[in-house]
Amino acid sequence: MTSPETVSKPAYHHGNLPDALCRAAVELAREGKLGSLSLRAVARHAGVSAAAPYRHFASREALLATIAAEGYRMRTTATHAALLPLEGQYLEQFLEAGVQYVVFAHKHPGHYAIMSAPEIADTSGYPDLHEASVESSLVLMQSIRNCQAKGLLAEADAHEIAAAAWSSVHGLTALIRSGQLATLGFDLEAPEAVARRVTRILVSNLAAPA
Amino acid sequence: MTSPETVSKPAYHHGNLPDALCRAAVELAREGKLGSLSLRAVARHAGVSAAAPYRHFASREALLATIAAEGYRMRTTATHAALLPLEGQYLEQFLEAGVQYVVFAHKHPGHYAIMSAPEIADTSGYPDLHEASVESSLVLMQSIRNCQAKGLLAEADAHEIAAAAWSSVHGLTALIRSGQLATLGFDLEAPEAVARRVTRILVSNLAAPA
DNA sequence: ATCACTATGTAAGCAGTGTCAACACTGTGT
DNA sequence: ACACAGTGTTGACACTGCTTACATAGTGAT
Repeated sequence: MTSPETVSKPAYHHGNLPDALCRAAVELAREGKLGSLSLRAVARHAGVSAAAPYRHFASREALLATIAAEGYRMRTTATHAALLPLEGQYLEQFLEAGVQYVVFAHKHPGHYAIMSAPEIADTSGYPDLHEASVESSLVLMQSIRNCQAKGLLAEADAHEIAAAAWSSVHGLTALIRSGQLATLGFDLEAPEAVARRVTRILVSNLAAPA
Repeated sequence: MTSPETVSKPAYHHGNLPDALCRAAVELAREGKLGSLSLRAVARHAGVSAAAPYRHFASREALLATIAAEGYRMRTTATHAALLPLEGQYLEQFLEAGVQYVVFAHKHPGHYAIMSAPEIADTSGYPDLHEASVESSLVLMQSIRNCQAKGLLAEADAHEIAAAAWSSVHGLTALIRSGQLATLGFDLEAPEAVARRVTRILVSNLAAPA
């Protein structure tokens, strides 16, 4: 997946086992089997022997870290792409960044599940993951600064606004994915619409009083 | 813990093994060992044999469900208590309900971890847990309705406001607990102050334009 | 004191996982 | 041709967990 969507160049026996393992792990995670996602299970799912993954990943955690980093980069790319056509409309960009946070989890549930795994929360020890994670959060910060520079957002501490916005979309994503938001009557099959409605409430009210 | 904090009435050999198992599990969860929290590990930690828990809990999931339900009830109680001295100050109550959501996770990290476990998200099959979870969310809904009745909150769909508020505090809690919010420069050892600052941003801006 | 019952221990079997060493195959460079 | 590094397989071992059957000990009622 680092290369194009199509199968990467075949190599040696199997043909890019690392990628195949990543895809297998993502699929298992998508099926909600994160708990039983062992290196053995991944190997089985990829059709190779139990010991094969060890040539490429030191542990299950290392595999997950690789996939999580990939997920962060995918989200960063997707968000940038979604913000591009809104050039100059800073408030709309801010809102869209939030929506994309939620949309990503819906489009890539496997990656989202792995990125949310508690073992992965501590990015120390995985510089690649750490960098991808930090870079991913920069989009939001930049968007907030743009809005403030144009007087489109309240002049509160940018970090507090970022925390509020980040918390909102992060929580919204979690509540949608866990199904808990269904108790409020939302259609979880259309998360983008839900995200748009909810973030609009937050953004419109975060807006400066004109 | 369903009974007072002190040890419940001793019974038979051990002296209320179910409670002892719950406390052991909470402690393990608090230490971040949710992943390796097996019934065996809990039994070991409680000082009983590996098979002993089966008399009281059908599975690890059943044990976690019991503890999660307990956690929801604890949070409901704590929130009600925190809102009591604010009788009549509906907007302050709304804010405080959010703060308490975050505070609970800090005061009871073991329960919070178990309540956040993905296996527990689906409450079907555990009516007790389901009821405790639903009841816990009613505090927020009631608070919103109170505010709207007094014109203290925007007249948007109450469910959307609830979703926004719930998402915010849920996400804020997750980001604090996972340490991710530290990248924004917040002191995660003082989560109540963080919660107060962040929720104030959200609440004050959700307020009707007067 | 006895008896039914509940709570717990002990032991054993089965399954899944991580890890390692020995081995075999494949492509590459000389 | 040939050595070699990279890749994957196989088989074995230790460990941990789940589950069940059976044994044992404490409890309360009669």
